[in-house]
Amino acid sequence: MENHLFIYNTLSRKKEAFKPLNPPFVGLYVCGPTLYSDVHIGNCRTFTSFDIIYRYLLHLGYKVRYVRNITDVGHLEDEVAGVGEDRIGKQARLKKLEPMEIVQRYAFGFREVMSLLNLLPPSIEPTASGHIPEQIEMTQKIIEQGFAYVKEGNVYFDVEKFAKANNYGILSGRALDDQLNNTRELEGQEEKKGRLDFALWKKAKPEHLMRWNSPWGEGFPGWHIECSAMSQKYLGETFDIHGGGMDLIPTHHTNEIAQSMGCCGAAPVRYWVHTNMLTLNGQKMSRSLGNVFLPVELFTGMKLAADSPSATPSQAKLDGKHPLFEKAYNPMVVRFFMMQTHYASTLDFSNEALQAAEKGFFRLMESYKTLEKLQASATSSANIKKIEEDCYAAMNDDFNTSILLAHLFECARIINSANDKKEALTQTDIELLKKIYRHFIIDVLGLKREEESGKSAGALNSVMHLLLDIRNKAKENKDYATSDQIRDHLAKSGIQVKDSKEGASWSIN
RNA sequence: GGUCCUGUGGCCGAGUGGCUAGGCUCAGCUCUGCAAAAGCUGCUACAGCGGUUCGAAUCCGCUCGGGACCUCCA
Repeated sequence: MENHLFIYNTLSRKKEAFKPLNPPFVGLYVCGPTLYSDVHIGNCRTFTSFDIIYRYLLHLGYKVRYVRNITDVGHLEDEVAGVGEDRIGKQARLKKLEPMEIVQRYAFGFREVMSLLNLLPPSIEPTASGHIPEQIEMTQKIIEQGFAYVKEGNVYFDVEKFAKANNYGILSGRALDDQLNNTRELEGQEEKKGRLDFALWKKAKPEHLMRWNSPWGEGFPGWHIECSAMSQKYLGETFDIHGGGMDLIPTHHTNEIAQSMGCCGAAPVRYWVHTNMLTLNGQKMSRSLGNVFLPVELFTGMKLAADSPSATPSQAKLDGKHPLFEKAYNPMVVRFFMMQTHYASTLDFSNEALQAAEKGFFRLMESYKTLEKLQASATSSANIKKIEEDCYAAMNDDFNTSILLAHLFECARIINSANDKKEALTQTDIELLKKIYRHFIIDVLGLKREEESGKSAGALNSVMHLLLDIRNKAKENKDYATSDQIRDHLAKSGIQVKDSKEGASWSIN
C-alpha cells in the first residue's frame, strides 16, 4: 500500500514526510518512567499515544524496534543543583526496603497498568542500572572529545564549549544567551564551570545507596546519559523516531542531543515527537504539583487506602469513593477518551468528558457487533472504499486519531442504518467494513472488545436466550406486566434489552 | 522577568484561506404496546478590536483570558 505518512517534527516545527533511515526497519525510542513512585494517568497518556504510533507503524508494514527505557538508578531530587536525596533511595529508606525492591514494585505496577490499557509491550525495555558500563563508556568518549570535564569524582558536560560549534538549543528553539541569563541561581553549583553544565556522572555521597564503580570513583550516572547510551546501543548512532512528553524538550532531550553529538558528532534522531500534557482543571498533572491520581483509582472510582501495600491494580487496597470520580471508568473507555484528542494537544480531564467518551465508545463497539450479523444486499448505498481511504489519510496526517474516530463513527452510522434497512450494503462492502474495523479499532487504536470470558459467557448467553424467549411469548400474549418486569429487572442488573423487528437483543452497559 | 503555546456552539474536541468534522447533551420526529436502542431533523460556533484579501475561525498586529517551559516531572 502507498504510504504518505507525515509526522510533526519538533526539530523543524513542521510536519515532514516520514522516510525511515533503513526501510523497512524503523527505530523508535520513548523515554519511559522513573520508578520512584507509581505512574499517574498523565504518564499513561504519553505511553498510550506512542503505543498508537507504534501500532500504526506496524500496521503500515514497518519492522519496528521499539525501545522504552526504565529509569531505575537513583537520581537526585534536585538534579541540576546536585542536591537532595536520591529518589529511589529515599523510598527505600522510608519503606525499609532495598532500592531494587522499590524498583521492582513500581515496575510491576507500571507493566500491569500498561497491560490494562492494552499497550503493546516494547521490543526492548532496557533498565538504566543494567547499562552502567555503556553509560561509563559514553561518558569517557565525551571526555575524550573534550566536551566534558572531571571535578572531584563528578563528570560534567561543558555546554558552553559544545555550543561554540553546535546549536545547543536546536530542539527547544532557545538561544544560549537567553538560557544563560534566565537560569535561576542555584545552590551547590560551584563545581560546575557553566551554569548550564549537567552531570554525566555523579560521585555518591556515603549515604547514597545505589552506587557503582567507575574510572572517577564510586557514583551513579546522570539522568540524561542513560537514554543516549541505550538508544545508541539498540538503535544506532542515528535512528528514526525519539519520543516523550513535551516537558522533556528543554532539558532532557536537549541534553541527550548534546551528549550524542559530543560523543559521536552525529545527530542522534531524525524525528523528535512530543506529546502534550494531561491537565486537571486546566493545570498540568504532575508529581511535583501533587494533583495526580492513579490509574487504579480511575479504573475503580475508589480511593487508594493510606495503608495500601501497593497501587498496582491487582494488589491495591481501596478505601471508599474517590472524590474526583463520579464512577469507575473502564480502561478501554479511558483509552478511547485519550484518542478523541490529538496527541499534541492538551487533554483536560473531567467526569463529563469521560462519560461522553464512554457513551461514544459503547456505541462504536455496539456497531461492531451489529456489523457481524449484517445481511448483505445486491447493491450498496454508501461508499465504503472512500471511508477506508479517509481513515488512512487521517492517520497519515500525524496520527490524527480524532479525525479517524469521526470516520469510524460514520461507519457506525452506516452499519446501524443498514441494520434498520435504511442503507444497503453488498457483501463486499460488509467485508470491507469488517476490515476497516479490525484494522483501525482493534489493531491501530488498540481498543478491546469486552468479550465476556469463557464459560460464564456461554452460560449467560443461554440464560439470556431463555429470558428473551419468555419475554417475547409474554408480549405476544399482551402480558406486558411480565415482559416489562423482565426488561426492567435486567436493566437494573446493567443489561439492556433492545427490541427490533427481527426480535430482541441485549448488551451489557 | 524571559521563551513559547493556546482561547471554537450547552460540554468535550478536530480543522483547510472560500465547501456540515466528530462525540456527548438537549428538543422534535420515525419506529414501538410503552420504553430503550437505532435512524432522521434542529440548536450552525469560532475571545475582543483592527488590518491583509474578492473572501478569514484559518494570515498579520494589538488587547484581554488560559497554560507550558526556564528547577525534578510524560
